[in-house]
Amino acid sequence: MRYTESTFMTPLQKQIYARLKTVPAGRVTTYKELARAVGSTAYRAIGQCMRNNPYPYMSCDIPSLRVPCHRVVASNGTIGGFMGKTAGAEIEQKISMLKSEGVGVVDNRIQKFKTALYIFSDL
DNA sequence: TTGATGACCTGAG
DNA sequence: ACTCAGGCCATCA
Repeated sequence: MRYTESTFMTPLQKQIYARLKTVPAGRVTTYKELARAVGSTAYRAIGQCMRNNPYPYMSCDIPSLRVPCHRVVASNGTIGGFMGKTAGAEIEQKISMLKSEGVGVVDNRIQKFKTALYIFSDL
C-alpha cells in the first residue's frame, strides 16, 4: 500500500489537482499545459500525479473531491495513458468517458484538438 | 544519499 | 506523418 494512495498528497499533486479541477467537461488539457500552469517542466512527474490520482471519477462520487484525470491528454493530441496503462481496455474507457462529455476521439486522437484544449489563463 | 521509475516531451532521421 | 533515443523531474525504496 503506497501512502500516496491513501490521504497524503505531495506538493505537486495538490497544485496539479487544483488546476485540473478547473477544466470543464467537454474540454481537455495536457500534461505539458498543467506543468506550465504551475511554472514547471516536470512532465513525467505530472504523469505520476495522474497515475496516483486518489479520486478518479469512476471510484469517487463526491464532486468536491473528484479529479478529472481522464481529461488530461498528451500534448501532441493523442490520448495518452490511463490507470497505469498506455493501451488496452483502460484506454478505451478513457476514450468513452471523453466521448460522453462531448470530446471527439478518432484513432486515439482528439478531434479539433486546438479548440478542445483548455488553456489556463490566470498566469 | 543513490539509483530506479514513469498516464511525458522533443528533436532528429 | 511516424518512430525512437535521450532528456527531465518529482518520488520512492
